Amino acid sequence: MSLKPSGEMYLETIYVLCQKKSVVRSIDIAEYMNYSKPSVSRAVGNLKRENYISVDKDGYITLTDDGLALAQKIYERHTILSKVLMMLGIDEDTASEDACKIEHVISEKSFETLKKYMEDK
Amino acid sequence: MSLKPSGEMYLETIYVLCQKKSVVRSIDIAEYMNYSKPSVSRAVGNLKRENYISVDKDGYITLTDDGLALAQKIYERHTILSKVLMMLGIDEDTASEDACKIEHVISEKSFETLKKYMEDK
DNA sequence: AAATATAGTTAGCCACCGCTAACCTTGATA
DNA sequence: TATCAAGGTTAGCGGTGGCTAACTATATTT
Repeated sequence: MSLKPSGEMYLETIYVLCQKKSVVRSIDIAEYMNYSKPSVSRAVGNLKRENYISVDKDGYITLTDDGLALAQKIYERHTILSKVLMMLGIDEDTASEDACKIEHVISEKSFETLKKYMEDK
Repeated sequence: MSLKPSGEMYLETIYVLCQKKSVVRSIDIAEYMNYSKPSVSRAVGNLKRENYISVDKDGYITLTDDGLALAQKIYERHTILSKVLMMLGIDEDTASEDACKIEHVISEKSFETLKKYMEDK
């Protein structure tokens, strides 16, 4: 089963937090996303069930190979979409915010085209 | 109360169908959107309750002033977003499809910037 | 006139995804 | 040792927004 926008957001957040901090727990995700603990608890349970992450006995979260691959893919969407929006004159903060919403809805096909477009600069 | 993405889609569909056909009924919306009759029935009820449309005794739907204004705004987003995507190399069908998703999530601020960008061509 | 087709509604199911309240563990602290 | 804070879970609420089943009302057709 593929992830919904919400699941993608959680996965991306875990990926980002993994870059910043050595360890990631549910509470870190909750604080970062400004969501309640139970919301995160359920989402983390879902990601675990779908084998995108593993959680050790102390609650430390790591991405599986599948999870990492998908997170990187989403994150790439985010950075490239941000760049596209900025290229079109949108300020960095707004671009990042909107990229965050667009990254979950844009088609693979469109994204690949945008990616190639940005490669040529 | 402001419309959710779903409500915006219905309103936009009504607007588009109004251009093509002389009259618009719930069944036309259902066929166009590929949704069930009860889904459309509820959505139409919501739009009516929020005064975006009126429905006469025969089930014919017309946009109110408010509804028309909002529908035009959403439709403008659609056309401009489509143009932006096409300018970036995306084919017309895909651009239209993705514009449809993006139009409901992009910020006013970003959209205005894109709009100005496209005015300069 | 009876049967059928068309359009719409009502009732209710289900998944998604936020939330609060309340509880359980565990580990630090007074 | 008793208390308390931190992190997590369970149970359940509420709104959105699809769906099917089944009903009603109206119009058409046999």
